[in-house]
Amino acid sequence: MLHVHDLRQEPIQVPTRPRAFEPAARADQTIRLKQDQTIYSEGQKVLAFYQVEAGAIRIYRLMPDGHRHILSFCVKGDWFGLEQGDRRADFAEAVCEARIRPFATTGSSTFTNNLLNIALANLAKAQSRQMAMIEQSALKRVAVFIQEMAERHPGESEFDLMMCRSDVADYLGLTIETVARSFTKLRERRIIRLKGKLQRCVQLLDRDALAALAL
Amino acid sequence: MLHVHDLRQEPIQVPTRPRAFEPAARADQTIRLKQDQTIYSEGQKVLAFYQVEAGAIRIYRLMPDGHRHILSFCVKGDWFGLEQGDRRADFAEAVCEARIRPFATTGSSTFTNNLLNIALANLAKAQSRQMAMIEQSALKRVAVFIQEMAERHPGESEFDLMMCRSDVADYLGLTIETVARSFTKLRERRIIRLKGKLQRCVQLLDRDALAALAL
DNA sequence: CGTCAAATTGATAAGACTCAATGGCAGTGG
DNA sequence: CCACTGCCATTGAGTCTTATCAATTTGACG
Repeated sequence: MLHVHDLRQEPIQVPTRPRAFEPAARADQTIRLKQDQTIYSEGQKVLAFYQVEAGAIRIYRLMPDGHRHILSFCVKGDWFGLEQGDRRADFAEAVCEARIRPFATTGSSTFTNNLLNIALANLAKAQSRQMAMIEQSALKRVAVFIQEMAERHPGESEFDLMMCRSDVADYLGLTIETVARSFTKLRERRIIRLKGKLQRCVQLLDRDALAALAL
Repeated sequence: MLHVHDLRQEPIQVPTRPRAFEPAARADQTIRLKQDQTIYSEGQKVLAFYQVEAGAIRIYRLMPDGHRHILSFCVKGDWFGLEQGDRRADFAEAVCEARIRPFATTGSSTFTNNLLNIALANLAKAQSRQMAMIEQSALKRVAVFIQEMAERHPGESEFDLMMCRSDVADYLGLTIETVARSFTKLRERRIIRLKGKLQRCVQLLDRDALAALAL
């Protein structure tokens, strides 16, 4: 089965004329971010959209009751900040130290065409996540999540999640405890191994078993 | 623990793969659809995208285990069928008798800007749904769903859902039984009243209480 | 050593799923 | 006209998963 997630790992293809970004993409315009630094907040005016160069970004919303829900994690190559309307509907923060490159929202029509592709890619991603969220099983959600993250490190059997359990929980719609328990189950089944003082480094031991869990 | 995610009494219209017509060159001409008629299927080439003129359309995907998940319901004024790539990633079917208008995807560049807006609108909708799906409570999901449907009939306190419980269940990631129980709770609390032989007509009795449930 | 933060583990209860049965309505055929 | 059947929605009983509340572990740092 083809996974729509596939389009996330590669820098989202902007098939026609990548040069169109040239005007906004001057060298040295890269922005460096510290951990938890805010890029924009809900309600702010939309000034630009961004591509991640390094690190990870979390896009989230706050619900009326104060609950935080993370809509997506963006890593190297991912685009974010392209919104409908001229006001931010969500927050963007650095998960860890990160670098991003801003692009102006105004542009030529060929530019608009590229924006369309980015928007469609984001839409596809959102729909895929919708599918994953529907899955009731916590273990399955976590399995899907790990796969999703693993796809961003092709060829490597070991990678750093970068985000804390709380981030994962808010992303998957679970509690911290349930996330931890799911990780433990995967470890007990020898599907993954966790490393590092905060257990955020994942080593894949049995990709097939993981894929089977994720369905 | 074996999670053989059951093929939930796979609803009705499975084996039916009615002829998908080729909208082809004859764009901008209204198409009339019968109930459950297929507009396009997964894997087909993208020939057009559509705007709903009347009735309702369900957009869904089939998971490897045969489980159906409905990504969205589209009613009058909604756009659908705008995808990334040139192949369909999902299915589109008429929920009931419906009318849609096709548009060629090879539009001029003046069109592109509008396409972007449509894509962004769909993206925003998908993200909103992601938020709603995270909500654990079945009652809350159903409340959000009814609100969502009510918003499409502004000024009216009564409207027809058009889709069956099975559709609602696949949309909300619940079982038919849980959907029915939630409807019953809303009825018992005098928040809605259900009408019609199939109880698919909703009358809003207490909008505030509904909004409170939906958070 | 004490403190802190993050993650893990444990016990309990609430909520949703599963299986099973019921009721209402429409169409069909004797 | 009435029994029969199928479809859809609803309800009931039992089981299982996860949220909740609480306690414990681990490593880092002063």
